[in-house]
Amino acid sequence: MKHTVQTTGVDRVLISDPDFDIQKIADSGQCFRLNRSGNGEYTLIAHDRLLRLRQTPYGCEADCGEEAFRRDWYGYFDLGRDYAAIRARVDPGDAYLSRAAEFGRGIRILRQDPWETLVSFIVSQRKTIPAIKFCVEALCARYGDPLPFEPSAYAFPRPETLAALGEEEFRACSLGYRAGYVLGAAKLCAGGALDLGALNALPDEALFRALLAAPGAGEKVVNCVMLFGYHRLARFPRDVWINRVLEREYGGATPPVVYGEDAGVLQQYLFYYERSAARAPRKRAGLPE
DNA sequence: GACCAGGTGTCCG
DNA sequence: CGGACACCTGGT
Repeated sequence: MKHTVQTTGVDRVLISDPDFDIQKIADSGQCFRLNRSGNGEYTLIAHDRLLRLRQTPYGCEADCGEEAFRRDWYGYFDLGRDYAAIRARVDPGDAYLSRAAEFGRGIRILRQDPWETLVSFIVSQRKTIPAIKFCVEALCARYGDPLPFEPSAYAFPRPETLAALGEEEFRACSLGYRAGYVLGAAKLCAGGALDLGALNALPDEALFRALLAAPGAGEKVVNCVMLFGYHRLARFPRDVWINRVLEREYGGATPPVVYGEDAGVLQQYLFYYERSAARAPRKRAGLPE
């Protein structure tokens, strides 16, 4: 395997890999708690931990000791997987996908917490990404536990905590009509009727059906939870952006890419490519994001 | 002010 | 089963 991580100091780790781009990952829409804090600095909160990163000319620098990085973040960033090989397997006959994969080089599929992913994507329906982030942060700030050594940052709230709330508290976090969905999902998980940890043992189809039991989680949301929370890379979530691509570039047909074993990775390339193209004309000088 | 934003649940034919 | 339609809320 390619050696992509090296120690640069006691508390720094350098990730240098053409298939790791923190900005693209942050813009890929899979994670709502990875944010640029200015000047190439990023802050990520995941699995009850906070990690600061920054893009340098040599790669992405993480403020973390090597041992801790191996333990807490190597798997999270899926650094054991060869994304170049995935891109190399793209059908050269599919010119559009080839372009998207090259454009999106650097995106990876994170290993996020299933519970956080479930709630985040239930909240995501009919919302813009900034609005989703706002809701998630509101939930964390109000009901999440403070992080060790980072008392001003909060973990994603536990199912039992949310299950004890009422819809009003969720509406106060701008969840709107999704308040009942999230409360219902929290009760399912806290009560043991939906054991997200145990579900990991299930094969894709069974996991898909099990997750559909959560209120507010339909086909699209469940596929996102499977891809981003359970790392089921064969899942291909279809949202309005992807449907737009399938309609325009593939004549509304279902191309083979949808069924590959790495379909989820390619979905991210297509999604990122499509959204970037849509946003580029609106970008104005001096106004990043 | 109408319309839309990374959908889902419900109701109808 | 496929196709409408409503739904909170914040932004053009």
